Amino acid sequence: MKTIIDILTAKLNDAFKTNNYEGPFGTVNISSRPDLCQFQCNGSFAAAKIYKKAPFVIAEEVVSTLVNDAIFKNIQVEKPGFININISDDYLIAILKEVTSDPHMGITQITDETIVIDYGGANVAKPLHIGHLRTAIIGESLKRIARSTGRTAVGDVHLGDWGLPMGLVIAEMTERYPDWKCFSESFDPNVDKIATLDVNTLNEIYPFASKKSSQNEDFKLKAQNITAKLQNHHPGYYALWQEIIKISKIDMKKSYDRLNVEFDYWYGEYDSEDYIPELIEVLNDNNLLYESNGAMVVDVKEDNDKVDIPPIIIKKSNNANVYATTDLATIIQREKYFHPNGIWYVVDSRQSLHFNQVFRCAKKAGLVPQTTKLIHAANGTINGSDGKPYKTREGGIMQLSTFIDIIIETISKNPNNEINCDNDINKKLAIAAIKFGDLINHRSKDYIFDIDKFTSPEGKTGVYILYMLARMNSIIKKLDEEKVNNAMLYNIYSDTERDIILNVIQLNDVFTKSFNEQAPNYICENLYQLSVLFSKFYHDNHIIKEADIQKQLSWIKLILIIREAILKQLYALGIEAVEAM
RNA sequence: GUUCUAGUAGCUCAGUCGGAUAGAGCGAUAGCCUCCUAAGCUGUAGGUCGGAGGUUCAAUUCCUCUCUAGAACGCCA
Repeated sequence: MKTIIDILTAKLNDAFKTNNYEGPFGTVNISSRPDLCQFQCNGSFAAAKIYKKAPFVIAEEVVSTLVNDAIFKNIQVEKPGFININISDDYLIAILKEVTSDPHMGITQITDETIVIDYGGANVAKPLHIGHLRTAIIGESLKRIARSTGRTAVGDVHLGDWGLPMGLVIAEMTERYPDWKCFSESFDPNVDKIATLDVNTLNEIYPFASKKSSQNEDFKLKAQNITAKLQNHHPGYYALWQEIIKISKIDMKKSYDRLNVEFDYWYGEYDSEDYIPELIEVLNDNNLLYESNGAMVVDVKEDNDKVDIPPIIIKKSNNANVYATTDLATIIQREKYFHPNGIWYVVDSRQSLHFNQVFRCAKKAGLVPQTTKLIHAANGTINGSDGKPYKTREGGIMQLSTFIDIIIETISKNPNNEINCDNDINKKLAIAAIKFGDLINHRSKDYIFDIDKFTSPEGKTGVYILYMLARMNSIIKKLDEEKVNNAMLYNIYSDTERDIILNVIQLNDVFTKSFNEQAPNYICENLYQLSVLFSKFYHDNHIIKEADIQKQLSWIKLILIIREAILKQLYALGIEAVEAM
């Protein structure tokens, strides 16, 4: 479906052409001066340069060929050469009807593309903490945005389950529980049992072992050794590893469930293991792999690099794999399973060099077609008021489950709650507060986390949006069912209603932009604006008491449309709607 | 040291393929509930868009330099 911007741009382009100005001068944008007009075209400035004519004159010519077109309420030239456009109400209503009769509300559906989205990236044996929050929230939203545009989107958690952290945990276990059978060479997985682990111990071991390895060189070596052995399927370590994974995944899933974050696949680095031999083979066949300082590496420099991009390490000098190895092997795996048009990595921006190397290597080795878009949808960090990654008051890292608990508790304490909100609604409000508060910031930027701002019931928040939704639901519930069924847009009665319609018919532009830039904040902004417009509309008009039946039916229809648009955007952000609050 | 990213209202952030008077939330301040949920609505104040040059009819947006902060820079992920 063509958007209003497309239609206007086409009309303006034709008008420029009719007046013998060749070139795409007709681009129409949403007005930067809503007090003057709804849409604007600045093409006469560009044309003026090429045709050496005053922009005002060109604009006048263009406008004169369009002035009688019925879709315009008015189209006129302003000062140096702006073309200001307002659409007639009849045409706005016609477009809106077209948009609302489409189940996707005018959002262009591209059904022949697949995007794999890699988010989560958590390490097993390590509790989820606040550092995992952004990638989970942003990734989930990007997946849903892709789906909203008709694409197939595959979400993969890509667990860190096959690297040094595993070696560290097991190394620590060998010291704490030296008697465990799995540490002996005689361990037989068919006969011997693995000790039962509990998740709290597991969560405590990793930070402990990690700290220990930074202070104790021998321990570090031991962990590296165990990692290498594990990767070679040492029976005891491998069996223990399987147990760790099992326990850890259950715990992780709990946290992700609370955030309403769902993965289609719980693959990890380990699952790419089968593709490592193929990776090595391909790299060798292409003569890319060579030995350097004992490690096996691939050059990924390009001619116009400003700075030396170091080679990518495929095999460490002790023959162990690193994350570049598993990331590349995973690309082979994903290409085999999904033939994606794009793979998006929602990972901390500090890893951009790594992904640059991996992508170059993948393209160089032909692991994916040249057309496959490998994108590092980098996310910023959540910082404290000191501008450094967020820490608790005690200086530790806040666990995700603790974080969610705090937000729920604060929301529950809101005085408006006592009468209205049950526990389940508070949970939804808390998650909405967290997600909206995160997504409203641009994906790639760090932001300063302020617990009061997140939990505030006021202002530009998830709670505000859900509150507006609850009001809409309440009105609809109180109306006669017959009226709701017969609701229909007869007319536009106010500027606010006009603005609401303009907002709704531009949903496609918002979704397209969000998809193209992997940036959910545009949807957040649009959603908030629509909610504000509804609120204004709500205060200006009393829908239930309205006596003019045509007016009332128009207003009811408008509310139904707003609700649908809001639900669509909430879905794309991964925020659950509430019926009431 | 090199490279990258950022610097916009008191605070937290949007915006920018160059366009007309730079936006929002919080905070400050003045109002609005006999009426569909006041977790709401309306108004006011608050800015030389880090600084200096340049390109342009037009620069917060592009280029150069500079200051400040953060990040990355081969065997962790």
